[in-house]
Amino acid sequence: MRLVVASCTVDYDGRLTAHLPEAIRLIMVKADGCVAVHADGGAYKPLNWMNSPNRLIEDGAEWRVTSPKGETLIITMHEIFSDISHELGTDPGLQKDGVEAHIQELLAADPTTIADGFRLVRREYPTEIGPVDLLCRDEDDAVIAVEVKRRGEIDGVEQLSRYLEFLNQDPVLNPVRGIFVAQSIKPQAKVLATERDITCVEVDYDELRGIESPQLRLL
Amino acid sequence: MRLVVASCTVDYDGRLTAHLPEAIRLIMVKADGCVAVHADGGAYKPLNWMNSPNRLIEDGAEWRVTSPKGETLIITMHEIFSDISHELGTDPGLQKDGVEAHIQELLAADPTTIADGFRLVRREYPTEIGPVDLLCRDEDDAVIAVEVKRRGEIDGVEQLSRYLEFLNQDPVLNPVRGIFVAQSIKPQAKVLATERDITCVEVDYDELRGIESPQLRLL
DNA sequence: GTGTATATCTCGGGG
DNA sequence: CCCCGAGGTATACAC
Repeated sequence: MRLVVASCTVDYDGRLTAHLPEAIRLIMVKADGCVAVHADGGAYKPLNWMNSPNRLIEDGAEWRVTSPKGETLIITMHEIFSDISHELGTDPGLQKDGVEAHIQELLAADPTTIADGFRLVRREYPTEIGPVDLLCRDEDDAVIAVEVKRRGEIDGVEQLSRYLEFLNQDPVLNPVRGIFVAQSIKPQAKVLATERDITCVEVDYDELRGIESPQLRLL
Repeated sequence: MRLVVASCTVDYDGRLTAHLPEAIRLIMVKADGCVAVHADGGAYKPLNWMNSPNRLIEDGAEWRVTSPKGETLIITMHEIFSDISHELGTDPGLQKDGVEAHIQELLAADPTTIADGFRLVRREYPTEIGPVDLLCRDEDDAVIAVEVKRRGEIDGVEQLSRYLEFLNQDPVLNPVRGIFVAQSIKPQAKVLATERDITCVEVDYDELRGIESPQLRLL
């Protein structure tokens, strides 16, 4: 990794056109070739950047980064204050816990946590327009499409509506009912769901884990 | 801005739980207090971070960053290879061109670029579920809801459908027709739009500017 | 502040 | 390769 602190101007032309007037910034060049220009604030997002794969050509004060897609990033160095390089090696990577996939796993392991008598037909049930998180049958054998979200917002209701629209075109499955499951569901999302005859269910991740863990201990 | 290259382990607990095993990484601390831990690859996104506002306490080898929302980021330093600081000053900021807002402005300035005889009723026409990009009337005085996107994808069609659903509940406006405008529209989005009787229009940004600029010169 | 939409989103998975 | 969906999304903007 190379870290350059310099007064510079930057021009990007690609997915949009953008320009940075002269100022002191950090230019970070990673081992995979990606380049990022950082100001001294504004969260972790750089002001300007170029992802790998790309080609960096240093032509005196002008750094020219070009991507195969025809994007260009030109950094013009006015004064360099620091320029250091370090070998970092490959990173073992991030270990995460508590995301949507986990909730989905827990619900799939025991669909009765969604509603009594529920049985799992399939996880990630494929349709033309994408996979349905969980396809279940209720105690009356009716088909239920379940959309799982960590946070229940309007987008999730749209997504489930879209799946229901397509699933209900299949005479074998029709009628298919929808259930929207999340740790918490925003009022606006509930309104839209209700209007579309979609049931909302809020679940607690820790509780799900609590219910799950005894079973896991048995294994 | 402070740049530390060090062998470290990192633990985050907040919106999720995450852990980074020991490895050499860059720790970037910006003037606004935000902290980012970077590996030597993987675009500009850090492996782990903490946005401002937060509080950073250096307790020997342990850096403890806490946010008012109850998130914590703990960086344990094992060996420090470099530790430099620089004053960067405030950044004049990025000047952008060619984003959705620009296209919307140009279309609002001359709605006939969408279709002959179009007149603008309002930009950002408010509804309960969000603002409609452009509300127009056609040459027969019929109401048209226009959704503008830089790139036309399925989400945009959903968004417009949602607006139409609500606008058509208003007897004063009903019937409202939808038009989806973008620089380019993906085939899947076109299919869904067609199925919902939404017209697709592809526009060229440079051409729009070309049509616009003579008028701007008159000002 | 909440809610909604945008983003050079980034990133990962599946076909 | 593209398409799709998730994200500790972040960020801007309107109400």
